[in-house]
Parts: sequence; structure tokens; C-alpha cells
Amino acid sequence: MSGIRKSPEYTRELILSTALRLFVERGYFATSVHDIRRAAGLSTGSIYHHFESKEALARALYDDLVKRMTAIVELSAESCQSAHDKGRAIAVALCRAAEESPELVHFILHARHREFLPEAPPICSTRPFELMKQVAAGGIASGELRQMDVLVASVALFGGVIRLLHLSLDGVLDKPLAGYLGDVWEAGWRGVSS
Amino acid sequence: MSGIRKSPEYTRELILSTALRLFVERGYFATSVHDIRRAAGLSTGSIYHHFESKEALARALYDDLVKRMTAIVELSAESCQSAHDKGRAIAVALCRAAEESPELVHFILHARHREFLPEAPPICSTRPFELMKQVAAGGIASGELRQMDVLVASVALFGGVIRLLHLSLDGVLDKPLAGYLGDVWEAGWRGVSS
DNA sequence: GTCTATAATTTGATAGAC
DNA sequence: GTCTATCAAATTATAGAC
Repeated sequence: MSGIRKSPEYTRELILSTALRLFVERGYFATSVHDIRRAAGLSTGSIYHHFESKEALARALYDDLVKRMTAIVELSAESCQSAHDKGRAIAVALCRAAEESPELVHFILHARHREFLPEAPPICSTRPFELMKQVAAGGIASGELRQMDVLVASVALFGGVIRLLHLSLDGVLDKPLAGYLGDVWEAGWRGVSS
Repeated sequence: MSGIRKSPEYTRELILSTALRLFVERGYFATSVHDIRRAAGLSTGSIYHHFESKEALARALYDDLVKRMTAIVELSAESCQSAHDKGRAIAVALCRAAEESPELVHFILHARHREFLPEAPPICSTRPFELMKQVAAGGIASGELRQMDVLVASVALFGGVIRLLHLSLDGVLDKPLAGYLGDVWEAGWRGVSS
């Protein structure tokens, strides 16, 4: 067992991915450092060598996942021109992420970060959600969307899709996400388009 | 202090309301029974006299709040005829509840109940959310809404409003909820109406 | 029915060998 | 850099007086 030495980067990633899985399954507070240690097949000392504290581990995980989510949204928006296409690309990418990496999306959408990261900004103030608002703002400026408050447009345009993601993560959908996404997105667009 | 004896019902309600406030402020796991005891000005023994365990307290609170939320949504829907009016009445009532009893709405929308109440159904399967789906189903049956999957219609119709409530509870809105609600609801309706 | 005192575990974190 | 052993504090819950 301990003969198979892995690189420190590998160990660090193993700790992060194990913590993510357990945090999503049971929540941050219901997961002890001992649980992470056991699930990762490591020792307490090893975990505390890589992270100063349990909270520091959670913060590193949070930063990492916000970065991954930002990349997903950013790449989607950049690949298109119109607000309609940007928005739809984001919606499609979010759904794909929810199916391929449900833990990522779950942690971003569901976890109550401020309970264990007191100084973290609310998740809706982070870059991925700011980008969605920018798509709405661009649509209003270009005339694709009706003249309205940017926040209202953003909430109306993406609210249905985000709600759909919540339902998917709660396991209450009968079919795969893709079976609902097209119609939900179209309804959202129809609600704000001029 | 202990000369002022209150009724047992009062004590029970005091424990529940204190627990609700702390659970919303810090979360279930970050709130110890000792915290509740101190904030309520009671003793540990008194709390354990009224509730079998911390989890039983949380379950009683959960049941109580789902009941209150059900009443709010039920009364709103009953007071109107058309799907449009029912839906808008529900949206208005939810926003009023979010301003008058933010702790109630926060606990229902934000708390990760399944982390501490393992056998509780997902919140979106509870009666208040089922009623919203029924409003959408009624609208489709009557022809007010386009023909579509009931879940899609429900998500598209109420997704924006629920998203707006989340933002309000996260404290990222500049104005009172009422300043956004009208337009968000209208966009949702426009997205699904025939 | 409420109190104080305390038991039994679990938790996050550290020390020091290898 | 990883391990084992252990600590100090906090947590849920109980016992028993009043």
C-alpha cells in the first residue's frame, strides 16, 4: 500500500476530489476530516500537510470549482455572437456539466458556502453568474431583448434553467435533463425577447 | 427569572422559533443545542424535555414550516380562478412571505434538509411545490398555456420568481422584492402562455 | 417542567517517528 | 511527505435534584 508513492499533486487532488464527493453526499459539517482520511485512504497527517485546516480545504475546493464553472460559462458565451445563442450555449453547457460532473454543479448551486466560508461572497455574485447577467445586458443593448431591468432580464431568462438544474440534482426528474432543456430555455427566451 | 413561568406550549414555540433563527443564520450543523439553549434563555434539560433529540427538533420545525408554506400557497391559489391569476397570487404571496418572514422562506428554499433529515423527501416534492405544478397543469388543460410538458411549464412559469427569492435571501437585491416581481412574473407568463 | 452537573463521543488539529 | 498516536475542546444526550 504505502509502497505505491504518488506525486504530491496527485495526493492533493485526491483529497480535493474525495472531499467534494463527501461534501456533496453528506454536507460539509456532516463530513469529518476522519471521513475524508478514510475515504481517500490517507492519514490525518497527510491531509493536514496539504491543507492548513478543514476550512482551508473547503476554501481551496470552492475556488477551484468556481474557476471550473467560470471556464464552462465563459467558453460557451465566447463561442457565440447573439445574446440568444450565447444564452442557449450557456444553458446547454450547464446541463451537460450537471450530467457529467453533477458534484461540481451540486456544490456550486446547492452548498451553503457561507455557513462554512463566512467571508465568501454569495455564489450569485461570482463570475459565472455575472456572465449570465452580462448576456442579458448585451441582449437589451442590442435590441434582442425588451427594454427592462438587467437583473429582471437575467432572472427571467435563466431562472427556469437554474430551477431545472436544481430539480435534476434533487433527483426528481424522470428523464435526462436534455429532454426538458430545449423547451425550458425557449420559454425563458420567449418571456424576455422583443 | 425562573419565577416567571410560561406555559409549556410557549416554551415549545420559543425553542422552535429560536432554533429557526439560528439554523437560518448559521445552518443546522453550526448551531449546537447549547447555542439554542443560551439564545432561548432555557436549560438543556428543558429542550430535551420538549424534543427527543436535536434531529427531532429539526423535524418538528421542518413539518411546521412546510405546513405554513402550504397554507400560504393554498390560500393564494384558492382565491383565484384562472391559471394566470392563481399563479400571480402565489408569486405575490411568496414575495410577501419572503419580506415578512424571511426565515420561513429561507429555511424552505435554502436549507439542505436532507443533510440532517435523511428520510425527508426533497423539498420540491412537498405540497407547496406540487400546488405550483397543479396550477401549470390547470393552465394547460384550460388552454391558457401552450401544450407542453407539465414540469416544463411549471419550471418556466415559476423558475424566475423562485430565482428572485433566492437572490433576495442572499441579500444581493438593491430594491425591495416588489420592485422586480411584476416584471419577472410577467416574463414567466409570457414564456408559457398561448 | 425546569434546572445543574456530567457522561460518552466525536471533532479538528498537533507531535514526532520514519 | 506520510504515518501513528494523541490532545483539547466541543457536541449530543442523560441523571437526578427541586
